Amino acid sequence: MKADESFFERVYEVARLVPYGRVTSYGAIANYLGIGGSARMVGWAMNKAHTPLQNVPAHRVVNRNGQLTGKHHFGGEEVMQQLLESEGIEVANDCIVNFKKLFWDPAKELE
DNA sequence: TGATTGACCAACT
DNA sequence: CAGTTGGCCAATC
Repeated sequence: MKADESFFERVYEVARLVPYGRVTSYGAIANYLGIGGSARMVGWAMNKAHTPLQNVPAHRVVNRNGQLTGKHHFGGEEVMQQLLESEGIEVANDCIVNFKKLFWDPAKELE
């Protein structure tokens, strides 16, 4: 409840709440924050999130298609996939397998 | 200081 | 069915 909390702070927090072996989408986070249209901002926030080595598991955040759109920003295209596979998430062709089952919606899970 | 971009999504044509 | 446009907020040029 602090006005100091920027849009990013909330995004980081939600991203950290993503359980192990689970993934979410930019739109889901944006929707949870109450701004369905600002999904772009979520991705942009992630861009700033990985720079200062934040504790934000951005590799668990993918687009609505389950595709690793931001893999390039991890510093390596294989890095993001490795991280996901390391958590038991199957990734094929830069897309998360069973994404529909692994999908974690904060608006529903956290209510 | 104004215009543009940015790891997106959904609707409309 | 596929392509285009609009929308959201903030940061960078």
